[in-house]
Amino acid sequence: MRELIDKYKGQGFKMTPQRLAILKYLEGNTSHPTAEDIYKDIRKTYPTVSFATVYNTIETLCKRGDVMEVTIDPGRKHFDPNPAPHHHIICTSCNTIGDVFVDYSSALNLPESIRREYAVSGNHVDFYGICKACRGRKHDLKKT
Amino acid sequence: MRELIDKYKGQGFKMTPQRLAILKYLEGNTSHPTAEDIYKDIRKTYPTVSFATVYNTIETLCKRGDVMEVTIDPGRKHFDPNPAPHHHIICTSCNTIGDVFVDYSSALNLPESIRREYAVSGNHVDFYGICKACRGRKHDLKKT
DNA sequence: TATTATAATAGAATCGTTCTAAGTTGAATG
DNA sequence: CATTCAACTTAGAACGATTCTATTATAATA
Repeated sequence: MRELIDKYKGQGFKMTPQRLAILKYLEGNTSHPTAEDIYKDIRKTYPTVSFATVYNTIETLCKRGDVMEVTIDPGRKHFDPNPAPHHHIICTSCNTIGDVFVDYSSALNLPESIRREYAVSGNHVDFYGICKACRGRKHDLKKT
Repeated sequence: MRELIDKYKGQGFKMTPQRLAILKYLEGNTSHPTAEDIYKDIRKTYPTVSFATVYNTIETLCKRGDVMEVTIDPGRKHFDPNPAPHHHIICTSCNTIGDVFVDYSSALNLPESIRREYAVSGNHVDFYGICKACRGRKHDLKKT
């Protein structure tokens, strides 16, 4: 807790109870939550919290580089509190998202034609598969 | 034109003028248009076309496997009429999307820990960079 | 502890997308 | 050809995620 508070102390980040709750929820969280996931959790402690607070706080954290937006789900944004570059694997049955910590930069050679057109700055890989839990299930159980 | 009509003849795909216009717009199109891009173009010929028709037709084409949904832009869906597996490169300045026709499957080795958890079925790489046109510009010109 | 810039809140607004209900039409059939 | 009807088109309503607005509250600071 103290570490979290210290991390954000100073330079115009006003620490409020709501923000602290969001930071605590996100710290070490590998579930790639949506704004709604965060909202629902914070509401347990702060029943009057608004979506605006969740979105505003996420936006601030994204600008600080502490949270990354994950564009995988066509329906809504997911957020990843791990700012270290990494990749994702999505279960095509239940839609849960896992992390892949491998640097593929040297493996992802681009053809000359592309390198002529673009000054390439980064890459991100999405893997698709079926997770263990889903393989052990008869019917798909999409996470809503 | 004839080829297009023949391609879709039979098995319950009713060819309408609007659908033909959408198919013509999409054929060989590498611009990764949004529903709105398609709508605006079709409206030039069919001013009363509705978004529902665009979305319905895209959905039908996606189900047939002739069009792929591209989940790169957090704000809206883009569509790719090239169903062959390939990757994308996004200009972080103007947001335009290019194609990368390289099969990286053998280069994208997953760690044992992931392979234990997932039956992996596919992958997709997003590259990021600045396109030539944007490098020749002083200020960013985001495509809206 | 007074000040003030920043944040929280409720609710309205917006945007992309999906749904609905009614009217229309392509194409299969006689 | 004319008939039939499932499939399509349409306008507009509905929806869900996100953003905005106006007001009130509060953390940080001096």
